[in-house]
Amino acid sequence: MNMTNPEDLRNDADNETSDLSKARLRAWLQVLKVSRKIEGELREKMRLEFGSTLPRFDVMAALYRSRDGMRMSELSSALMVSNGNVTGIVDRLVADGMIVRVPVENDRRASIVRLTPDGEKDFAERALVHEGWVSELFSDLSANDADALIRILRTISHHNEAPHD
Amino acid sequence: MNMTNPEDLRNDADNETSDLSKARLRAWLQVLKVSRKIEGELREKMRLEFGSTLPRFDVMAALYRSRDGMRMSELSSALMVSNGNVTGIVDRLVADGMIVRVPVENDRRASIVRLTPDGEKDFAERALVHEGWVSELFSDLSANDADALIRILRTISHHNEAPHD
DNA sequence: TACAGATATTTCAAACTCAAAATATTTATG
DNA sequence: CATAAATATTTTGAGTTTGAAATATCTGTA
Repeated sequence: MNMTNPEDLRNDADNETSDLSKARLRAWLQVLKVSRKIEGELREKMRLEFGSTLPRFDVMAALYRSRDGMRMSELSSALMVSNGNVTGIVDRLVADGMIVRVPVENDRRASIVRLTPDGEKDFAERALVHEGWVSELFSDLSANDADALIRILRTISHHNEAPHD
Repeated sequence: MNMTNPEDLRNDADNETSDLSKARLRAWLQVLKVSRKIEGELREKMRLEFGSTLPRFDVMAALYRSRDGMRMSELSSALMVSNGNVTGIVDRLVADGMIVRVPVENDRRASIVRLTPDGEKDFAERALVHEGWVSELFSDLSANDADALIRILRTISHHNEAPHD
């Protein structure tokens, strides 16, 4: 545990917790609240406007950024979900013709997943609409606050960092 | 859509999106990333240390704050999840002896859910440990940044506000 | 080459989640 | 009072999610 803050250094053999600890807990609960609220709004819009879901969109977004495709394990670590989870979502996207599985040369355990032309076209359109939704949901967020928010959240996500950001 | 920011007022008959819009999208993706990461960490700790889950903890936390109990509909709106979802979690917590359903006087449609003495005891212990986990995961977050984070996130969650915060 | 361990993915069971439909009950209106 | 509308909750079906086990394949070492 990082003990750089004076609040954390006092004697606490009892169960009392510090003000700082409580402030951090409040901050986490607020992150959770915003995250759930925005996710809920986006999920509903995806369903009504696109007849699709958030997990499908997330997978396609990752593949759109990596035009050469990604392995299943790359996908699951990029999205921070389990391997088994990605399998199911990919299965359904393949059935929908949005993506394809391509065997990997020299490694028959792995396969690479990539967008089909249809998938690319669909995603490109939807990504613009999606960005508009987010911008509207965040319309009270100024450029300065957006930067501050990103900076603060990065300090958190860099703590106990997995390989890279 | 809130059109108070100059960036949003320019002509954009084409699909180009503003820098501010992109900054907000980045901010949202960072919120999502931190939220997933912290949730994953907490879920694992809950499982290993408590043999329990995050949704169960959330329900018990809500009930701990409302000692007189809550209706199912109050629970689902407090946790921002669907009614049907709460039913399943409550069923399992009842089976575990952590909570009970109490009929509501004069309204046989509704029932009130409240912690049992065992549930209260269990939650009280776990809440302290949980706060410690969060504080450690957020240990790079200063008091100032915690306050800034809460303030910024509140401006977002107040946008298109449901009844209260 | 044989084979132990590592790696990539899928399968599996249980839990979570949603939205819509179904059920039960209460309230309001004629 | 009758009953339509509203409310509270559960049920249902599909999809998502996890963690563990199973499967298939690859790699390094003897």
